[in-house]
Order: sequence, then structure tokens, then C-alpha cells
Amino acid sequence: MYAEVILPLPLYSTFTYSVPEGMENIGIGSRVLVQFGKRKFYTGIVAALRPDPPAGYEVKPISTLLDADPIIRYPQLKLWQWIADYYLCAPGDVYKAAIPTGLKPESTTFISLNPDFDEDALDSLNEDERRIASLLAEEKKLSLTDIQTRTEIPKATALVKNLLEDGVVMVAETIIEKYRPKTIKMVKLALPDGNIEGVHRLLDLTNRSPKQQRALMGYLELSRYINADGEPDEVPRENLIKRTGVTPGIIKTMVDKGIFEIYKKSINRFSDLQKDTAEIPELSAAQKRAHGEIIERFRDHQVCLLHGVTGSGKTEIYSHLIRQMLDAGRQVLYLVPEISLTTQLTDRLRRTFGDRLLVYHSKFSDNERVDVWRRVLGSHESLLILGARSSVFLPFHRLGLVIVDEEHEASYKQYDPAPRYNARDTAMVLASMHGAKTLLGSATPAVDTYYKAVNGKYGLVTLSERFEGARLPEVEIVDMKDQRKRKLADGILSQPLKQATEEAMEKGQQALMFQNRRGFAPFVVCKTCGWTPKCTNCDVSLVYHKHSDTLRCHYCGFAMPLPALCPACQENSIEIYGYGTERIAEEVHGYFASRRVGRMDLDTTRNKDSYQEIIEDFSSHNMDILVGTQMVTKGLDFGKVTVVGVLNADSILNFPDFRSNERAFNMLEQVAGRAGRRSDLGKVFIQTTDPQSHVLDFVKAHNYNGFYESEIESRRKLLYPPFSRIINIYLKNKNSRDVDEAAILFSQALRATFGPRVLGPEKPFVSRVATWYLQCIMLKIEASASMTKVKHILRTIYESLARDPRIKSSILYYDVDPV
DNA sequence: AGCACGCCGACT
DNA sequence: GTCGGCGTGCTC
Repeated sequence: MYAEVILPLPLYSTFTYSVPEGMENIGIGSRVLVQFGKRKFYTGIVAALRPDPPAGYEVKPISTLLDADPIIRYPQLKLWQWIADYYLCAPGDVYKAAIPTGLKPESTTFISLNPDFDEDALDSLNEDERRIASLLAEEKKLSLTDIQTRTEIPKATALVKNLLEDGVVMVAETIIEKYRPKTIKMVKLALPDGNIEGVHRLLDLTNRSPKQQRALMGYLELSRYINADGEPDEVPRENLIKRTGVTPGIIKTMVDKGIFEIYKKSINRFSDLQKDTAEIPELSAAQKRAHGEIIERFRDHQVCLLHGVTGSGKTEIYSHLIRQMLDAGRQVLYLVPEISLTTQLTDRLRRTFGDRLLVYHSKFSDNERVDVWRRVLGSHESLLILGARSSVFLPFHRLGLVIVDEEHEASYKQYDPAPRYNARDTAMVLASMHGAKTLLGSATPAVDTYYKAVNGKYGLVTLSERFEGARLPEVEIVDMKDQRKRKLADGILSQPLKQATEEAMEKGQQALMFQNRRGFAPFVVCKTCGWTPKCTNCDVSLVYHKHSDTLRCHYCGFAMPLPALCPACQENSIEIYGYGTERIAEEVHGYFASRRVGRMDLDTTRNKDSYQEIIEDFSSHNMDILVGTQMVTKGLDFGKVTVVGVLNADSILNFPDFRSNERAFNMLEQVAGRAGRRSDLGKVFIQTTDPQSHVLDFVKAHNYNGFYESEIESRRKLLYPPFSRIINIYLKNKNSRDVDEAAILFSQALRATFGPRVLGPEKPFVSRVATWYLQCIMLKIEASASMTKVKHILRTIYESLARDPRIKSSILYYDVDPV
């Protein structure tokens, strides 16, 4: 028997391996360890089995079958295939993204000294080679990268190869198990037979040290001394430390003295979750109606859109639907944008669904993700999975409902690397494969989604009033040009915003200031010669980070210290411009000196809990004013916020692509939605130099439908989605001329078939990333056209050009349905 | 993605 | 003349 294996590499074909005798358990979806190429081993997934060997080449056998039962389930492979076909990427790319690293062990090559190499050979080695040899003599075995970093010899790879040929070193492939179960340190008395005399002896051993004695007494209390089996009982080391106040060092000493034993014990990450569940809050009349309508729509629709204004209580409606689905023994996937995975939401769902709730997202460690994966895999019970984008890949069983909250969010689309999939659209396909329903929720649905809903492709349910009668906030557009002219605003806050904030503060309320990050990162200029620091790898300016006093590239991560003198003219005239949230927070604090001002952005929320801490600080009113980027807009519920300021809407309004209006409307409406979520009427100030913008009129009136009508008309005229589908074709090359010419060549060939549907090529917004030059060709295809055909043509055209050296040396990839 | 093979420039 | 740079192709 032979197996077609998917490897975790960007390769478009599967690879055939023979199934050795005694591996009859193997099945489609099995995880197998296979050798690929000269030495490396990868974990592959069996995509198909067949009786006959392939013609034309020898096959290798599968080395190991990793599981008795597959770790993926029907219809996961089918979903992977759909993603690869639809988003024009390799199945291996999908596999790589789908499964946590801990489930994909691969081999690393270790280099060690050859024990019986000829001593005389040492003489013929050069200095660097001898350094490597002596390092290996010390360390027994090292990977190539370790040798590289430890010796700092740039061409270590080549030298190791020489050493290998001379028989000085040898290599071995070692498969590294990456998954580590969660363990805790346990302490136990070092008394093998548990006899009483022994304990007295141990007590004697500690009588010169009160600390050790305390630790021992604490242990005896916690462990109840000896358990039912006559064995000394174990105690978590943490508990012992907490109870007795001794340091880990004391316990260590006692281990050395032979009083305690310490060992690691793996524990179940889910064991301490609460089992009991609370009731879901009663629905209001409006929520009840919407809930009923959703169920009604699901009778004849696969997908239903819940269009509910901000603060209308969509989450409670979801909860009722989830409860019904779980009671029917089905599983539920609740997708949210990464950023809105707050404990606010998790806690709420935890109270209702207890240990049936599992959470899955990218801030989890890989080990945690493996645990969640295995828990879902092992269960036939009803579960609720709350997760970000990548949770569409979990091994669901009897999935009954998928909820995509904030369905308009651009972050559902993965941009880089492949697979460039949209989790919302993938979720709908996943649902239909399971015979499940999909509920999309948003206060500002994507124009494409709303179009499908009003045209009957999706069911549509509208919830137009806020929970408990809270009113939508009043929106005031502030003309910043006028403010500056009349000297009412010198810095970033306009007169009306300043005043409203002051009043809110006096009433004991809170304010939120929003600054769109894009285009407003602080940048550096030399006042004398105009020099600005650019990334050496990418075509972008470097951004100044105050806390580390460095200049950083947001695309490739390049960093350098802020120079004291201008590198171009040697003058001491370097200035920092622009308003990062840091600077804004300082300035806001300047106006409201007696108030507590906090800030939230990528810098202040880098680690796992800081985001949570800021939110909690703000919602428990330890802070009066919060300044932040995008992330403050995402579904947070702050009851006391009555003033919201959008400090500069220009950069949101002026983004040059066909979705800019949609993005601007969504973002402003979502920010506005943070104000006045309880009974107090909120007020929103949008500061701009372009107060005439139509988008702002619709935001001012909270008129989604009006916005939609105007936007859909312009999309119709210009043949943009939903009236077409877009495929962006990217070419990248280290040589800028080659990529320009390759793009022209490719676009000409495309035009021969697709005519005016081809736009470009043109340089993308950032045209050089990490030393790669980019070109982009846009393909705009009628919505009615067969995508299978289009994709077939794309492949044919590429193959017909593949011999051209400029195409050949370029890397080509597609972005289907870009957002 | 790795990794080997192979073809052109700066050194013994 | 060789070493070694990386461009090109292949891996079941």
C-alpha cells in the first residue's frame, strides 16, 4: 500500500511513501513521520491511500505512524483542500497553519565529534575548524545554528561540512518532541517506606533551622502526613511556599539533605475549571424578537446576518443560541477578532457555560493549543469554542453553529504568510460541511455581507435599539482647520472636545481618545538637511519608539538607536514629529493635569496580561482618560464613558483604495459606539480637516443603511466587490528591475485573456519589504464568472511564462479576496 | 523550506 | 589555477 502525504512545506503536490508491513492502522488523516530529501524528517498527513506504486521514481517508506487514531477528523482535509483551491496556495501551507507546532515534530540535525577520528587529522584543520571541534568536545552535540551562534563564525556551515568529510564530526537526525504537558513541582517526604521513626529522624535533621522546621511542619499539615496507602502524600511546591513563607532555596536545601523529594508532575490544564453554570440573563423584548427571527431565518438559510447597533446586546442573543445548540449535543464555534478576546467576554461565557467553554488564540502558548486541540479531538460532547481566526481549523465533531462576531473586521483575513484565508468565509464553508448554520454579527456589516443579506442570499435580522433604552451617542464633526485658524486648538485637542472632556470629568465620567495608528506614528527628521531615517531593507520610514529610544521598522523589525547627530550633515538638529499615543497621552495629561491618563497601544500591550490590566484599570475607574489605537474600539464595554474623541480622522478617511469608505465608516461608528453605553447620553467628537466628507454625514446620523446605499452604488459603477471578485497577484524579487519587468510581462499575458479586468502592475503601498522588491497586479473578475476557470487560466499563463528568467527568479503569490 | 549541484569572480 | 559566492532545481 502507498500513501499520499501532505508535508508542512509550501509545495503544491503531495508525496508518495510506501506503507511498511505492520502499519495497517494507517488511515486518511493519520500523522506520519517521513524522511524528505537527504536527511530531514517531517510530520506529514496522509491525504490518500492507494494500492499501486507510482511510476517513474522510487519511494521511501513511512518511518513511523505517530498516532493510533488520526488527529484530524472528517471533514477537515476537505476544508484544507477548499482553502488551498480557493485561496490559491499549497496544501502544505494550509496544514502548517492549521495544526499547532507541538503536533508537528520534525527532525533537527545534530553534529557531534566522531569518537574514533584520527587524532592526526586535527593538525590539518584551520583555526576556525579547530574552534568548532573543541566546542563540540565540550558540548557533546550541537545543532548547526547553535554552532553558528556560539562560535560566531559566519561560514560555520561550510566548515562543518569539511569536518564531516574529514571524519572529524558526525551528524545524526534527532526528532524533537516539542509538546510539553503542563507540569507543576511536587514535594514529598523522602521516606520510601513511610515509617514513623523516619519522620522523627527527619524532624531531628531540621532542629537547628527554624525555617526548615517550619517547612516540614507546613508540609505535614498540608499533606495530612501519610495517605491511605501508607505513602507520604505529595504537596505542590507552590502551596508549601505560600503556606509557610519559606523560600524555594530552603526547600532545595532540604532536598539536598534528603528530607524532601521534588519531582514534576503533569497536570490537566482543564481540571480547575468550574463545572457549575449560571443562568443567562433574560432577553429584552427586542432581543427576544431578534432571537426568534434568527431561528426563523435559519429554516431556509444557511447563513444569517444579525445587524445590531453597538450596545444592543448581541452577546446575550448568541448565548441563548449557544445554549440551545449545546443542549442538542452539538458543538459551537464562536469566532471573534483576535483583539476582542478579552476576559470581559471570556468571563461572561465562562459563567454561563463553565467547563464546556474552550478558548483558542494566538497569545496561547503552543502547548496550550495542543491541549485544546486534543480536548476537542477526544470529545464527542457538546463544546463551545471561543477563538480567533485559526480556530476554524480545530477538529470539530457535530458542529451545529458558527458565530462570527464583528464579521466586518479586516483582521479575519490573514495577509501574510500563506494561507491568505478569510476566517469568516472559511467558517461558512466549514459550517456547511458539517450541516451547521452560520450567524454573522455586526453593528456595521461589511458591504459585501449586507448586499448578500438584502438580496436574500443570507437571512437578515436587525436590532436597532440599544439595550435598556440607552441612546446612540451624539456625533459632532470638528473642523480642525477652522479651530487652528481661530486659535482654539494649538495641539491635538479642539476646543469642543476639551470642554466636553472637562465637563465629563467633573461629573465623574470617563473619556476615550482614539488615534488611528496608520500615518501617525512618530517619525524623525533632521531640521537642517531634511534627512529621515529609512529602513535598510524596506521602503518605509522608521518609527520612533520612545520607551526604548530606538528607531524601528514596522515591516521587518529592523531597529537602530536614535542617532544623536544627523548621520547626513552631522548637525545636532534631529527632531521627532507626529503623534504617537505616547505623545498624545502626555499632551492630554498636560490639559487635564489632575486626571489620570492611561494609554493602550501595541507597545503597552505586548505581553499577555497587560492588555487586560489596562482594561480593568479603566473599567474600574482607576483611570479617567484612556488614549489608544484601534484596540480601544473593539467591543469593549465601559459603562462610564460619555466622551469619545477621534483625534484625527483624516488618515482614516483618505486611504486610497476601494474599501476606504467602508473602513472609515466602520471604524468611526465602532469608536462612537464606545460612548454612552449605559443611560447617560454619550458624545463623540470627530476631528478632521475635511468636514465635508460624506462618510462623516452618515456617521453623524448613525445611518448605516444610508451609508450602505451610497457605497453599494459606487461599487456597482466601478465594478468592485460584491459585483466582482478581486485577486491580487504579487511578484517579489531581490532585483528591482527584474520584478518590474516580470510584472509587466505577466500583466501583458493576463491582458491577452482578461482584457480590462487586469489593473496594474503597480508598486504596492510598501514596495520593498525585507530586501524584497514587490509588484502587484490586480485582477477584477465579474462575480458571475467561474472562479475554477479563472484559476485554471492563471495557472496556464504562469506556466507559459515560467521559462523567462525574470519570472523564474521571482516569487509569485496570490491574495484572493483581499481586504 | 532545506539542501546539493553548478557556474562565474577574487584570491593562493 | 582554486575557493566560495549564490542562482536553480529537486525532494516521494
